Amino acid sequence: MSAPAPQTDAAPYLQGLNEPQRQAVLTTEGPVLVLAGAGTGKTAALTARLAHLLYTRRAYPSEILSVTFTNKAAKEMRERVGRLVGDMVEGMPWLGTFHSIGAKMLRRHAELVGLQSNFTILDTDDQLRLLKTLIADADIDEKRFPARSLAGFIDSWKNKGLTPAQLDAGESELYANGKGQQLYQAYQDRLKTLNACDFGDLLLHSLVLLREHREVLEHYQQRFRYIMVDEYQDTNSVQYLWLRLLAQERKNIACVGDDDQSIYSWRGAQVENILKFERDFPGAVVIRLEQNYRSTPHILGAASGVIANNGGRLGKTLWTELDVGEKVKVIGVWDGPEEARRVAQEIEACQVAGKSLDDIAILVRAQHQTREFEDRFIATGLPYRIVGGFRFYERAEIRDALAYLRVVAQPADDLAFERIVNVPKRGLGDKAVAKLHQLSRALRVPLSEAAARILDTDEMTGAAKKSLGRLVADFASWHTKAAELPHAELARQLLDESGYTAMLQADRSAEAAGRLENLTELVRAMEEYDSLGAFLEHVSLVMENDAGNRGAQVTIMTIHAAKGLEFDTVFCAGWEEGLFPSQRSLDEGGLASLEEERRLAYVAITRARRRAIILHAANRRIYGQWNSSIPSRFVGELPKVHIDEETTMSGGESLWRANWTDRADPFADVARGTGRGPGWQRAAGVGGNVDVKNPGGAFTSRTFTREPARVKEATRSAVSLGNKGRDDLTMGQRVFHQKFGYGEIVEIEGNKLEIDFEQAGRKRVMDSFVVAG
DNA sequence: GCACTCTGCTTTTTT
DNA sequence: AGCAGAGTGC
Repeated sequence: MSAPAPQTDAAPYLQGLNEPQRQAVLTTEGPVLVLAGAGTGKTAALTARLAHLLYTRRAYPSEILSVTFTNKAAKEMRERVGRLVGDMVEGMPWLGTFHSIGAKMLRRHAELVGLQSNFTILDTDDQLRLLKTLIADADIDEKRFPARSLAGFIDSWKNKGLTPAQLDAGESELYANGKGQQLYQAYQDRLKTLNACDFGDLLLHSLVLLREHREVLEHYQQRFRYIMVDEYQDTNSVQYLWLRLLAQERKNIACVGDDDQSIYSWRGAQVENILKFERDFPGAVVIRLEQNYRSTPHILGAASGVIANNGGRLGKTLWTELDVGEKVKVIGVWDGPEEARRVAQEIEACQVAGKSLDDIAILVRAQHQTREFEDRFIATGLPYRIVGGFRFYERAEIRDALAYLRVVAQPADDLAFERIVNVPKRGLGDKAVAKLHQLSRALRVPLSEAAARILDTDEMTGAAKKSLGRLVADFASWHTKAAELPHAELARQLLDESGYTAMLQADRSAEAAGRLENLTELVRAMEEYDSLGAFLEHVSLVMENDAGNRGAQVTIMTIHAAKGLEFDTVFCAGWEEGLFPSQRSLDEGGLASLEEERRLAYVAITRARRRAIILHAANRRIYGQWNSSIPSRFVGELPKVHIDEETTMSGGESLWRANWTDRADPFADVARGTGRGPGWQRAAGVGGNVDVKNPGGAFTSRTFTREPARVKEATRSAVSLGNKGRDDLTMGQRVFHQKFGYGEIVEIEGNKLEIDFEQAGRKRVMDSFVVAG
């Protein structure tokens, strides 16, 4: 790098920054909190700040800790800083996600937390398999207390920074009548013998490491002259505690966040961390970025109108100098497929107008919504990419190949060994594996070693023994080769010698060819990494789908995945009650969740630069069943001056928004109920003469009168409405069921019935399966 | 030990 | 509607 410019004012990285942004860059010493609204050039300020620290030689690249929330953000920051300071960015080992930085720290000090530095990072799949065995060992009914929920609890404990010993009875009570703590402890013990970590451990162990080893803490406190944190509103407790420890000495910490974009509280994120900042770091300089460079006034106005319905905001006033632009379009359609058709049609119009598909995104609340668009786009040949869907590294063949490599890299990785011991089929089924487990436990050695030892005994015989002998010999050979061969070459040979390639070649099914290609792609990807260990780390932490992007494509993704991104044109699909806001979220988290959903709506709209199009459908198929729904309350919260409404179902004026206007208690309708019949008609029934398209397809003109009670009833979620309960059944009624015979209805819950059968006893059945008896 | 069938469950969001 | 896991038969 050349000599620093004497005049920082003229520095290239300050060009084009506004006054608050400059302040954020130049206030290097002491704690700084940057409240940055959507599209206010937060990343520009952050990268310029980083460049400034380097350029003015306040710190070496290795002395700056710069944490982001997602891999995408880390990558972008690295690229942008690279553009400003050149190769210097290469020397920034501490720029990354919380998890990757945690992993890096842990590998250096693994022994201090009871691990070896080549520990494995487990994915959710491994984690669940492990938990299942522990649950079975503890004689707990996995049906009643699913491994998934235990995994969820453990994750939340780790997010709170709680070790098993720190867990109080209340937390422990959450799972299997208080067995939570015991299982959490057993799980952690097991992970240590496996020399493995889960995602939460990367953070929790890092925190424990700093807490319990003064010399390590001091080392890092000295090292990190400057700390920068992106998306601060999404940090959870462990991350917060970890940062606070590290920053305590020098106090040069700059956090950038936006309380209105906090959308990860379900993962333990605490917006309150923003509020705590000034308390923890007295004298912190607070800088507000409020000039929006991204969106037109209409888009900004629409988003602001929605978010204004949230309470307890820090409050920012976004403004823009951009031209007014188009109003936000709100389109009501009949059903899901029509929504997809309509979006495709609009996109084609964009193409005709000469816009690139890369500038267009479709944002959805839940992953399953992507399907509808995918179907449509395949049919019309519109190029698209789905972000976050099936990930490359989650495909079975990739996971198998990785499991082989994991065992080679880390023989104690029992989970990996178990995964591939009989893939391809080697005649080593449950019985053989059970024997290995038994020996492994008795000798306290990993499965791979137990396998080697069992060959000296008569425990196994015949074909199984021979087959296992072959596998053990193979692993020994691969282990030797690992030291000699480039790891990509090792992988190539391993896949051949293990018979994995042959297995796929013999497979005549349609997918087999694709799987072989995926493996080739995997091996190719390995070449980009320095070592097998580095590659495996990348796979565990980054897990991105980097399958080649050929040509321009429309992006389809969840709103969560879209945070931090921007597009010229954004379609916000599925704005219906029950779907968005998500009924499940509301049921679980009440008002706090509703506000988080609203922040999601805000994030969605503010992704758009020029055009935002919001859609809602009157009918949608969920779990294969048709459900009717009403527009999201968020549609009603869009200020009218900023939107143009259109519906393919009736004339002009929105029929639905009236439902949301005069509601005093925004939460009144959250409770579930047993909605009956298509809610659409009633939702439309706010008075006046409207056209309603019946399921039959014909338009009929019907007259409605305003009737508050019925409107209220109609404002239930799509999900509960769709369960069109039968109204010919009553409590105590005698009914007949094909399988269970005659019985009496003892409970009715929507379309579910509880029936006391004469022969079969009490059963819960769907109402569609009974007839009046 | 393996392949096939059936059941019951799922769907929020991600490192 | 689709899928995983359990259950059944060879």
